Amino acid sequence: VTKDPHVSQSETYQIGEVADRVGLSLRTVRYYEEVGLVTPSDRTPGGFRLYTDDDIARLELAKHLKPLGFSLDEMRDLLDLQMRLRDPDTDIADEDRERLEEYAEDARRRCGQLRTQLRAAERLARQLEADLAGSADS
Amino acid sequence: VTKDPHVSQSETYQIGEVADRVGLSLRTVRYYEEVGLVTPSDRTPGGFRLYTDDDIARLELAKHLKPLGFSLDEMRDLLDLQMRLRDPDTDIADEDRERLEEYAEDARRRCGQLRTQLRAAERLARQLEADLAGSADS
DNA sequence: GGAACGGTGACGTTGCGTAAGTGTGC
DNA sequence: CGCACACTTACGCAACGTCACCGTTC
Repeated sequence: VTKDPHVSQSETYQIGEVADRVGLSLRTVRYYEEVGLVTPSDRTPGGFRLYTDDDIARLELAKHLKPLGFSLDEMRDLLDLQMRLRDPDTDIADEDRERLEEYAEDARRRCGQLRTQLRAAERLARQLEADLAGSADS
Repeated sequence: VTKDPHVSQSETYQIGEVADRVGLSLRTVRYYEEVGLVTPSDRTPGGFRLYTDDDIARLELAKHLKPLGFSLDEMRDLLDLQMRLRDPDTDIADEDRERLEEYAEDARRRCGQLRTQLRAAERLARQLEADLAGSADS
């Protein structure tokens, strides 16, 4: 079982460039590895983390899931499940599939809540500006 | 300077009812007092916190500002400034007014970011559901 | 070889959750 | 006087920020 030919070992990136591109701090990216959320695929002989495009994609997914209020543990679970679902070689257990569907439903719910909060916040911001405009000394 | 007649001392509420109505935990409401964000206007002789409608309004403002990612210190500052702006008796210093305008602008910015994050999260949620639907075993 | 970049501790901070034991309101 | 409700104190936790000090890359 050698490397698949279509999985050509694409470029890898060091943590600095990765953090910049994804928009996370170095600390956060390292912490995500510590908790097993995103593990770099490789290291240099000297110990520098090397991230593939897939690793970066996973970081971006994590970044976009965060506003929904999932814990890092939940996100690790969710992303692992999703990877297994997408991989055509492993067929996913019914139990796993079920849990993934719960996550999807949960994500939906949280999107709705976030949307509600956003509307409230926007009203508040407008109100604040209105107060400022209304109390303008001539 | 006695009590204004139109500021009739309206009803007060204990922390339990307040927390329920606003949708915050007891711990959170107490913590907000600890950091000076929302201080109950009164106490019973025995030490029970008593909140007025204004106190509750302030709690609700805090709750709606939180999703924008302000720190509790910032929110305290912001809400204090807004109170001084609305109070017709005190006229606000130029410096304070300026800071309040910065907060308003900041709030706007954060609303925009939150909106962007929400859209990304919604795309992600739909993608997740699409993956699930796409891998349905017949 | 030296400037930019990265590594691993380790401690600090924010915003609460969660008891534990005691007092208050009615 | 009992029972829900509240109070303080304290420790715990997640998700990082922030040094400090040392190694790596090119």
